[in-house]
Amino acid sequence: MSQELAPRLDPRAIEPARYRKWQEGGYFHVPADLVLKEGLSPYVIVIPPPNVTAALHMGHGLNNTIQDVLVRWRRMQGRASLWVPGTDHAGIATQNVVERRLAAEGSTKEDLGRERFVEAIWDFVDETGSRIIDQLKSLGASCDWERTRFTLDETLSRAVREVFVHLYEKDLIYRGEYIINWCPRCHTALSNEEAEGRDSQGKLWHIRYPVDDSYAEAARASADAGADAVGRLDDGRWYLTVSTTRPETMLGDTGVAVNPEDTRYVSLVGSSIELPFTGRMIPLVTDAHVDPDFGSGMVKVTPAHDPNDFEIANRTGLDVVDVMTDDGRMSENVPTEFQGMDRFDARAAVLDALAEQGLLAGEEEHTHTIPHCYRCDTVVEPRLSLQWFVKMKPLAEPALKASREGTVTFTPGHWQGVYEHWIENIRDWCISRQLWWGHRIPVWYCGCGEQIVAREDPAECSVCGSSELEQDPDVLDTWFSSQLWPFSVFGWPDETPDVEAFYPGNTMVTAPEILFFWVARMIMMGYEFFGEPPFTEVYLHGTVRDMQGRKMSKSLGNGIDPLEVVNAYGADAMRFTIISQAAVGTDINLDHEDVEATFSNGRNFSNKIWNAGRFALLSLGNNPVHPVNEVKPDLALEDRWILARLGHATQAATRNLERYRLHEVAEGLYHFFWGELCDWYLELVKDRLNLDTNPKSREAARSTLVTVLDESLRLLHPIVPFVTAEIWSLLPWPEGSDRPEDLIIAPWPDSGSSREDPMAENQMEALRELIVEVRRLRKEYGIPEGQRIGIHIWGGGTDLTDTVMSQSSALERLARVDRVVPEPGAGVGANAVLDRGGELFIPLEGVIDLDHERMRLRGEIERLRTQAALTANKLENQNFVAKAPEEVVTKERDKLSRFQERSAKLEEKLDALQGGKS
RNA sequence: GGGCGCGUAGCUCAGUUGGUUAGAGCGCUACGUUGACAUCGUAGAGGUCACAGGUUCGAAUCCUGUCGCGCCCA
Repeated sequence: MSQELAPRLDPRAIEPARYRKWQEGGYFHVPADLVLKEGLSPYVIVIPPPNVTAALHMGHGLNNTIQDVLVRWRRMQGRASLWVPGTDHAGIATQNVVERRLAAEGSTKEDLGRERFVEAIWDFVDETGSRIIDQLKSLGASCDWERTRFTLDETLSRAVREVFVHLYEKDLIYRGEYIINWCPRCHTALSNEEAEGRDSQGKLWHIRYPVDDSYAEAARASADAGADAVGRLDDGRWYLTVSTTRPETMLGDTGVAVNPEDTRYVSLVGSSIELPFTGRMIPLVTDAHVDPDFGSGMVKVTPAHDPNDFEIANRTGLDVVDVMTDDGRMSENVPTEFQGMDRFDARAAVLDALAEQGLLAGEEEHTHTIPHCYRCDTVVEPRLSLQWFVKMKPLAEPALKASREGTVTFTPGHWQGVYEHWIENIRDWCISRQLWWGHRIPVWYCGCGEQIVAREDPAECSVCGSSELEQDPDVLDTWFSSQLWPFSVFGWPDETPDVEAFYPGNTMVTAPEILFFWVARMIMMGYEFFGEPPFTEVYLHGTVRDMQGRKMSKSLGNGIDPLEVVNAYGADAMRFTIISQAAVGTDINLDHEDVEATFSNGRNFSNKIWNAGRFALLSLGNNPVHPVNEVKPDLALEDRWILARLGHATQAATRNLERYRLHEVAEGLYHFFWGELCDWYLELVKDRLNLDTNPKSREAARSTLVTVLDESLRLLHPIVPFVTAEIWSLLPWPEGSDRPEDLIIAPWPDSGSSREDPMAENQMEALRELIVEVRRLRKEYGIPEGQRIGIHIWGGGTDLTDTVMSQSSALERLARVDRVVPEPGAGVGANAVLDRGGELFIPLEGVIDLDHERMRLRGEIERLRTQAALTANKLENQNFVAKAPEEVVTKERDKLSRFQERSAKLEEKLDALQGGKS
């Protein structure tokens, strides 16, 4: 099969067409019967569903390339390899986007009403939803697109209902008033995980609350007991000092608390304190959770706006006063002068007013963590609110056990500890969101007070029969539905063949950022509904960053668009580049300012594969190729060597894939393909393919070349699927066996140890060393590239001489050596002693500068002597000889004798030169 | 405050259970258009493995501390 290939790979010319072929061939689709009837072992990955409104970024590029590598590899191993794709409705994010669009048109969601607003979101999602899917395809993702799911699909929504009702019936879901994280911009509650703490430089203000005059004696006693926080105002009234980072919340204070053990304040306990501006009197209470050593040891208690304060209020019976509105303004529960003020304006106003009344005791710089909304970055307000929660402890137990017992494993391993620590300290999960986009909470309220939680929408109240039911207006946290993803995608709660065939899955590939949000919860749900985890291996890859180590983001403008990379360099180039940098547990830094430097390596390698194929196709001709087994007796040294090297490369690739060491897979195959196959084997075999001197040798070379390329392309296919499939499809096929339809389903190579051939490897290594040495000396003495030279080679056993003598064409081609004399040479020339034994002399009368040669030899001898001395030191150490393993000692002895032998021989040569005339 | 991770060539990073003459890619230098590939080839320069102690016959690798950087949880 001779075919003209372009001298350069043009990815755009091959990638889309090849992808279409795969899709049309149905290679991505895995029917349940493959497992249930044909008994194939399943390998299942469910995609971390990207946000439906998102555009692909490099993080997706990395995440999905890794999954595709694993899925393609397992598919080639003959597994029923299923990768389920889909998208996530991303409640807050999506609603925000559509709200912004409405705002641009001068409208609001309230103007539209709930129903029309949700319709508007669906329209938007229909527009953008398929975009990210198309983008994944351009990366080469081999997902089963027939199974594409969306978290708001009808079946997935049924799963959500089933889970909600099930957990409610088990008392694992409850409704109650607690402090939650409130985003005043999104107007919704958030879970603890969605409120991201950010360190910020704030202030700690100290403020004074006047003590009611009737407790003046108590205050005096307290001051006498050493309470610095208690003192007298200018007007003679006593005060006590509290500290806060959020002064505006003082308007909602309902008490001041001290530790019951704090002797400074015992006399004050029970006294009445005046809350400035409000006219309210609040009590001083004790609570064991107050830290006497923090600040004054006296804390203001704002139960409606702080989780700790809320608990103190619960224990001590303090009132709860909510002083804020949904959008973070001061409510009608504060004095009129502050009402309606934004919380941060109110902060300033309160401080001014305090100062005016002489109640501000000072301020200090204070670094603390402030929670921000993970979707819109607004400062989150802790706030008392009636919400739905999941009781996590009982669900978390089996998920913790799974990790501890190794049923679920994490790569890299240290994430196990992070996961377990989080679960051990798990808190209940606020799942209701005050949004319109998402799964509506399946709870209905009746005027009679009944609350109905149901799988199907109820028509009437089960108690009073009224049909005037009102469904809870809220929707569920998006993660509530995505935690069901590993089984909801298969049609659960129905007992479908898909569930039977593909649950549980195998590997979860994702970023550590969503370990708690998502991974942990999926594991919990797996145990709750199936008694086993949804996957057993969690592979957490790094984050894609820029050269300064900053996360790539739209706002920083430091992102790289994967599609631009695919267009300019090809999907293969992008995939290879990203995988070869994805060392386990490390982030990937990519230079967004020099995309060429970042991705050219991947492009160059793809081109190298292309050209190796091009060479093969041009030189193999159209005659049939025999299987390598049939030409075994005719295999030349280089054939045996490259087959042995292929065996090593295969074993390393498989082992590293098993351990998720994908960058080592990429690096190892790169080195094999480029550094051994292209640089050496192809060069060595050229003459045998071109010159029709010895048909047997030619056939052996053809068989070897085809075999090695075939298997190399298989090994590389998961990482660079397009160029490998393209070349492979054009490669001649050895007679006598069936050719798979496409590389994508060609069996993964597994030659075991049958390719081992240490003798060939040794001989070839010796030859390579010789050639490199000759090249180096040629360069050293400036011999023109094209000029032929003769060499003398002797010593080092008959093996070496035989090898060299039989490889005259290799020496000619690779070192421009046209005469080999297997006898000692001396006189005017360049000298070397090879590491593997054997002496080399290149006669260079008229070219060589003997002073230079002497200097060079002295340098070389010096280097070897240093090495020898270091090795000798080790061996002279009795402890080393006694305690080190036998093989290590043997190795050192061997090294020593080689160093000594080489330097001795070089000294002889040097002596000869010293004696000679220069 | 608690926990985790990282500091190896100019740059980005490998280095698996301690034993290598410490590696790769990019960049750099020199030479090169030999019919696969200049998106290439050949050769070369470049590292007291952050620092200080310790364990060990032996430490880039294990332990302790210091300095610098990053992340997670309170």
